[in-house]
Amino acid sequence: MSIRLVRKLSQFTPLSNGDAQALNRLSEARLRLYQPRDTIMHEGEPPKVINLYLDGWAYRHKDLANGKRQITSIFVPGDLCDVNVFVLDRMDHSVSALTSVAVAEISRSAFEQLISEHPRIAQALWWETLVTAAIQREWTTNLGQRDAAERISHLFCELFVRLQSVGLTSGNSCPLPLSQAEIGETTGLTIVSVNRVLQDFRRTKLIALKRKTLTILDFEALKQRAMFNPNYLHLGRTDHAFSTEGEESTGLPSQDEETDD
Amino acid sequence: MSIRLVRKLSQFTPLSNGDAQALNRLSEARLRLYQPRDTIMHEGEPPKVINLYLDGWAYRHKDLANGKRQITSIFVPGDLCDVNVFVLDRMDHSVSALTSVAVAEISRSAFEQLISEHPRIAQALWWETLVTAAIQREWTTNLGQRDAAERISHLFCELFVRLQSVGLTSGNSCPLPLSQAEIGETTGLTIVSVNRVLQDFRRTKLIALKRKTLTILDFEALKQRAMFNPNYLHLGRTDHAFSTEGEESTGLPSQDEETDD
DNA sequence: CGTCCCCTTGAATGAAGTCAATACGCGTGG
DNA sequence: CCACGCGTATTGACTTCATTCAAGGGGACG
Repeated sequence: MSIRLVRKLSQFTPLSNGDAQALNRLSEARLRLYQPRDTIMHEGEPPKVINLYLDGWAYRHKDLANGKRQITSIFVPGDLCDVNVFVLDRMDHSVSALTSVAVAEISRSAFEQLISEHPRIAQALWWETLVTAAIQREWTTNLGQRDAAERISHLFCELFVRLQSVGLTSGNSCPLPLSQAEIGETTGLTIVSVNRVLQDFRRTKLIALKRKTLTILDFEALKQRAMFNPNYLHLGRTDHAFSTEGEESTGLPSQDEETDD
Repeated sequence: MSIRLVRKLSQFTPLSNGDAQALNRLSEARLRLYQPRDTIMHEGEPPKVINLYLDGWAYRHKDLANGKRQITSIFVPGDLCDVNVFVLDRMDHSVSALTSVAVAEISRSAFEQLISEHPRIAQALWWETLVTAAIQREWTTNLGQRDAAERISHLFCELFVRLQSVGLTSGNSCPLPLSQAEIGETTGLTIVSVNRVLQDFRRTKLIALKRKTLTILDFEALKQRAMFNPNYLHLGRTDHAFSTEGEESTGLPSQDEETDD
């Protein structure tokens, strides 16, 4: 069930069979399913459990007093998110489901036990946290310095590469379960502007986007348009992190990522 | 020397005298000073040391191919930053000095030893990392959903509250060592727009800003203008974090924060 | 006293937003 | 099978906020 979880983490640091088993046991704990538009965590509430996202797309968002809202992160299948949520007292944002989402709810104590007994998992979680922060910085840059077309093409490049790294692309296509309104809430644009940019991208044969499937017809041109540099995703290497003394491996194939340029 | 560092961390979780001493010893290791405009870490380079920021203002920034750049974070005195930099292979952004900055350079091994011997310090660092991430999300929202005046007033509210929490405000004034150009690079606006907003704020008696000193004349109105809600800064409580068994305290006064509304 | 950096202000331009009407796609129920 | 309804996408006309271009001013410093 949580193969994807183990696989994701083992991208960052080699996990032992013991680590993998511990993860599996944990994720079988309490499984919860959400439907599109369901809110998984609410801003302002104290976090009650740790959610390990096993499958599906979700997003963080912040809602403003004036009714506008910003999508601040998008979780694609394989992302974990919020493992450290207990360090803070209350949620400062909400998390909602974009597709149907499977979540393993872990109690605080079970989680603490896990990371104290499995330092490599803790390490991998650090890694994931830092990559998430790097993505957040890039989004800040995207919103602050790029125009409408650049923002949207950047978002597409990023999502494609992230999906590619977890094996969810096929050829130059990938799922994209976002409405134009949601693309707008992610990029700080109105629906109308998003629509015009998309029309333009289609006209110029940069992309095709139909029935929630994105096809990138000219990746080079799209990257150029976005000034996209994937370095901030920190993919493409398996052995980062703190020193690790040898131990038996999980036997999982290490992801092959063809994402660097 | 690193009183401020100890004080900052003890906001998050109580530190023992041993913890505090270890921090002191560490920060006396290699001290380095930077002048305004110096670049402390360069995007693209592998990190060589861990920088503990002892004093001064600095900022992260990302530079784009087209010459534009975005300031993605501002470090005020008391912030630590980049303690976890080794987990990633290369810097995905640069860090530069805004004022003169004092930095303690810690070797990777000394740092690893520190956190393994002093779990509470590790915990406090987690906390700091997560608050930094929360700020980054708020900045994403700021850039995506707020107009020029809202963005700038939000930035001012945030900086004031952060400075207040480390005792660097006096009355309703605080230092603000940013040029209008730099305010623009953090809020995604041009100098000209920043200037016009500031003029307007002065005319309407919201703020005064002169000689790098910001005075907030009407905090309530400024917060309103910004739709500022300080919850994301997660101030105002000392005991978050994972369970902690009792140990002798540092004797440092716990910061009193009057920042909640 | 001149230079550099930063701030200020006006006028023209432009990118994205707003408003509003229409079209499409898909599931439901008659 | 078709009509209806709802959410989503599309398009045009107009407006507005912020940018761009350009010129000038002030203060610090050598």
